[in-house]
Amino acid sequence: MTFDRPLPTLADVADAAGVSTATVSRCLNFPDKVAESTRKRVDQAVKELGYSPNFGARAMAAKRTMTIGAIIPTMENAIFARGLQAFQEELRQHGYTLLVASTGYDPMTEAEQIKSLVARGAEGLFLIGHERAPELYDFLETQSVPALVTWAFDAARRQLSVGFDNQSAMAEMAAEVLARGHRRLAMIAAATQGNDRAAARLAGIKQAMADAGILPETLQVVEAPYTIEAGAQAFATLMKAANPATAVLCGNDVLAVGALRMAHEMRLEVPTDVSITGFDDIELAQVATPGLTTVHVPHRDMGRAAARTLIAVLQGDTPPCRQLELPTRLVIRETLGPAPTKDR
Amino acid sequence: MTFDRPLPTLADVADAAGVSTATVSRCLNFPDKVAESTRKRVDQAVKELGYSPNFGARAMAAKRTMTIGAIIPTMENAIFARGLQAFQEELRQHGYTLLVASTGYDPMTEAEQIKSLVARGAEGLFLIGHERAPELYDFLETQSVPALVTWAFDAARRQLSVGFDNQSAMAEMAAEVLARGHRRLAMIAAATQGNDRAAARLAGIKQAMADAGILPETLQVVEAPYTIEAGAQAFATLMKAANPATAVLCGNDVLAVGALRMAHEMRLEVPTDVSITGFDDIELAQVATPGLTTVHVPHRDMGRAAARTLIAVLQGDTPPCRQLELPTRLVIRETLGPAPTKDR
DNA sequence: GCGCCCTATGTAAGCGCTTACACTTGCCTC
DNA sequence: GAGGCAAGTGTAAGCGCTTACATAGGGCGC
Repeated sequence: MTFDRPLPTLADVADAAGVSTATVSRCLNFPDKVAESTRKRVDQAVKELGYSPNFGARAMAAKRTMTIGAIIPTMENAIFARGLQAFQEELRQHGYTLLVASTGYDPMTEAEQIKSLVARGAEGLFLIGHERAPELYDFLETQSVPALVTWAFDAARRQLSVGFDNQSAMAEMAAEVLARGHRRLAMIAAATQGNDRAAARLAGIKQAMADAGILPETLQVVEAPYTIEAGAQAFATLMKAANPATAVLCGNDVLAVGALRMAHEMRLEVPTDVSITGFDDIELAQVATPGLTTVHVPHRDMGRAAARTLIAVLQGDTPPCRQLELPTRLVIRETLGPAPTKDR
Repeated sequence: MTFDRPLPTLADVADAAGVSTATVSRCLNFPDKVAESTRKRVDQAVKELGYSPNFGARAMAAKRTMTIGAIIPTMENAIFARGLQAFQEELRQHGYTLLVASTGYDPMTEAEQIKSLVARGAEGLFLIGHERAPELYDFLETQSVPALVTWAFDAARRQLSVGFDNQSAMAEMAAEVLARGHRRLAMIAAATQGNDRAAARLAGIKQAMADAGILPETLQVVEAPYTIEAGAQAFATLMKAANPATAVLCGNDVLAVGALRMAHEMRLEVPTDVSITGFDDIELAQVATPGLTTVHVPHRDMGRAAARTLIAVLQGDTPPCRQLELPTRLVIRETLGPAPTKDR
């Protein structure tokens, strides 16, 4: 097809413009350090040759890539999208570029992606949750690549972090559910293995139950991947139990929407027959019918703050703080109601 | 914090292992070309130093990056996620890495991202839709980076492409709507400016109307960004018209779900009072209540086929075909019904 | 026992860029 | 008119890697 003629290089441009490579380089990076007339000739040559600088070479020579990497579990749903978008916008304003990779919730893949992004010159990393092999943190340390953990908060960790407390957020929701008279609770959780957010949310419910004097062991838990379909199946399973729960708390909105759909299919009225809650407050939650009661997470704020913190660290400034905890808040919509009277 | 001691390089590893850099390089790239004993020593040194090869340097020396770039309008909704996921999985199996960038539907940003990905060594590009400045195609040609266009199909273009015919898909949907007696149609479209898919879908409706002997000019069109909220607002606007449409065809499922929500808020029964249709058949469509009638797009197949085609081109094989058109199909769920009798 | 070939390794030349440093002008100051 | 300075440009040394080519042993056939 197209011939593999070599791409134009800085040197080609320099020749064409009749200047040295240094001058061309300066034209590209510090235009005001070059005389107007020279700059014009160079720009002209660049255009004619269709020159585009080679990023790898540039990074190698300048030892800067202006690149940040983000590694998220999945792009298939909107959970991480909003926060990431905000993160990216903020980075961009500071001249940084974002590289995104996804792991499919698989720790091995995550490890690979981390190495890959670092090798690609990511100067900092945006990660979801704390839980990962210590070797990975060591690796990042030896490479001196700062990593910032989001979507979680744990003052006990020394990691740079901008997030929220999954456990207390979920505990708050559970308390609200309990306050409405529910006594038999169930949870549809993401796989808690290797996912500290999911584990923390589960712990939050148990904590609230204990605080209310209910045996945490009575919580029925089903683990499901983060898809609508899986949420639906999990809900069906829960409802088939001998003594089904009157309130089903879901690990996130995607699962909750699946549960909601299945309730509809099973001709269960929500919240009359059963209450359902979510977590995240993504757009989906507002759109569901009936409107989904959920935990609002300030995704945009989180993304923006994460970017600012990371940039501050990279520039050697002391960041405003190494660990920032953002507040979540309950959003009570229609899927949460009082426990059915017969169950009170 | 961490000291900025320089990262270990190939040479450091070579010193530590008491071999030459060439040997270390071979160890990393062609392990079987190296004696077992040497390999062990090198692996050891690699581990001890926490060495990780510099991607830029490697790319520059080897002139291969094994990287493909994808540029999509947005990550904020699931529209592109599924196809992209499939694309990535397929790439991965062939040893390629995917770099993703998003444009926010802005042509300028897209141009930047294209250049940025090429500069980063993308050997091929995955693009959405045909419409973009010819200079960009020229640029890619001079850089000899093959670009593959998806989410659209137009045999008249010479671009490498794996997609579907937006116009006839939407025409088919419109015909289905018309067959149910609807005569006053409306469309909620994405901004058609710079978005050939949106424009083609609009054209499809008009074509179907013309074919049915209805003046295409009677189609009421509102353009809206691709968000649920915007879809809701657009729907409200349409319903406030003097003689509102009995069927509202939406440019995609996200808009349709917004319309559906607004219908609910306005106490309009769907499909009794008004029919609503979407496009894409993302998970959201199945979950909406009532179930959304939409056009199913084979996203996964598209992503996978796109990857295979692009890889074939990169390897110099003739691809199975330069242009592959995938079939779409109508999915009739509950939001499409007969026109209200008084309107027949 | 000589020559040949094969395998394992080393040597060194780039890949395309940035940047410290050196150099040349032209202008200003005294 | 000499000295100093600033602005614009060139020279050349890397950055960390791959790889063509050179080299050194060892095993084998005859």
